[in-house]
Amino acid sequence: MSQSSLQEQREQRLRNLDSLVERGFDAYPYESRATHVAADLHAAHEGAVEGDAWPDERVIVAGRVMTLRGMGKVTFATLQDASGRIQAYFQRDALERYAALKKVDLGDWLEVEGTPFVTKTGELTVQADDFRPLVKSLRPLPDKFHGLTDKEQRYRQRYLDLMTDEEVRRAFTLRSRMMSMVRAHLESKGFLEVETPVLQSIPGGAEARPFTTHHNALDHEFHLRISLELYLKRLIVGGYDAVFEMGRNFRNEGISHKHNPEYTMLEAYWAGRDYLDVLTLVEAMYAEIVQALKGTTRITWQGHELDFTPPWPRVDYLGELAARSGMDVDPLDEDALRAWVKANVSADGAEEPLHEASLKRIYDKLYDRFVEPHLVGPVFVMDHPLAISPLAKEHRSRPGVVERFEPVAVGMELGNAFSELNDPIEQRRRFEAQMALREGGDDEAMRLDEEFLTALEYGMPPTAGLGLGIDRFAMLLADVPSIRDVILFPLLRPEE
RNA sequence: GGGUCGUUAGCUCAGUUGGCAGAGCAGCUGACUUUUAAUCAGCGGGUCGUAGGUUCGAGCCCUACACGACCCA
Repeated sequence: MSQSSLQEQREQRLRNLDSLVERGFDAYPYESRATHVAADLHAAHEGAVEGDAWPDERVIVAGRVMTLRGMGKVTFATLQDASGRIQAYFQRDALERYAALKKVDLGDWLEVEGTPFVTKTGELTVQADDFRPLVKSLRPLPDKFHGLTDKEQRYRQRYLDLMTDEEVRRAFTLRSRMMSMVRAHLESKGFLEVETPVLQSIPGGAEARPFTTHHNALDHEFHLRISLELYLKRLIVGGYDAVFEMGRNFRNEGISHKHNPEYTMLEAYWAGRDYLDVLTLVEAMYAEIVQALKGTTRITWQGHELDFTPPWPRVDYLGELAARSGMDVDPLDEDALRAWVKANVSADGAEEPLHEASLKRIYDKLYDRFVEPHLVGPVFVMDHPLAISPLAKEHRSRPGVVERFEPVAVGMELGNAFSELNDPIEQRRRFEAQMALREGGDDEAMRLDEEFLTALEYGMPPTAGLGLGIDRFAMLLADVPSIRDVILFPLLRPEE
């Protein structure tokens, strides 16, 4: 009988399962008795050479069968567990149920009991004296050499991607370790991890369009949060002096190599400190984590050399904007700025008359065009215009700008931090200005949050705040070009 | 939103000027007592993304749509 289509291969595997059960194997056992994972076994026999054997050392290993080489009276299998791969060797003359190996398929999990030895090609191998299946795989694995290349399938069926591509597993492991280290770093400085609402009536703390949902029992429309900021500041009002949250934000916007509609943000608020204290913290935390995970603070991302050794260079937002755009007017002089934009930007084929847009939009557009994409960094962009910083405190000595910085690398905003605005009267004015923008058609402008203003009126001590993009940090560490490579299940349109 | 490219067997990919749908892996049968993407011999496996159109004839040409990738906004 011949087999080949997916359905036929599946039927063949079901027959093999039946056959294993007939031979006395449990179809779905309840536990594995493995004594070693692959990596530990390799570590325990480091330096072993061809011909070495440990006939008195009994081990049990378990893993997914990735390759199977039957040679008649002997069979080799490669087992893959979470730690790596280990080879198993089966001899007909040493195994009562050798023939059952015929019913083992690629993708099955196998538990193998035996003794370690080193083959004549130098590979540490477990010589089996017993084995049993832990679970049968009913579907064929992706190509054992090429794996999956179709990115869509890799995202939709990430488990197959993880199963067949060690680099993918490595990237997500790196991400997880980084998140642990971020927590450890902040906790060591006295920060308390907290959780705040995802479902919010007024989504605040950022300029973005939210997702909307509905709560039936309350018959009320809620939004998924676009930032963590306003609730964490309420906790500083409540008396905590250092809090952080690492959590999911949801922004109803397009998808790109650096944007996924749901992504993970770290936000931290530190009472009694200002933005320069936070800047030092960011430098130190980045350097510590990069050093710990990469063994150096100088890493390569997609061919770019990035040196995270503190201190990082700092550039002034307006100074950099003027220098890189060739602007010869004071960018804080609105009339002069608009005239310059009209003469130098709106004219050269732009799709809209930028000089007529809101001041906020003008700065954002100019920054996105002349500055951010050209910064390799890491670098701190310092002291943004007040017009684009509705939650930040005005600079103590420079009118028109705020005490704020953004860490930037390879054209990507890695985070955002400022000395937090804690004057409730001024905060109300800023919100009102944002509401005016909303009424002018800017649906990303912030909404006035009366409850947040009430909290501020009770008094928030001087506080510095930080937001750090966790996904982008992971991209840098894993040296991957797309945010989708550090999000296990990136948002995709459902299949028909 | 715009542009370019892609979608063929379970997986990785070919497919010429429009003329019988191909290979490797995986699968099945057999050989093989230290293999390494094992090897060797043989066998089978297709809604060519979907729907239309042109044509004697479409995987290939045309249109629309779906999904994805990359670039741009």
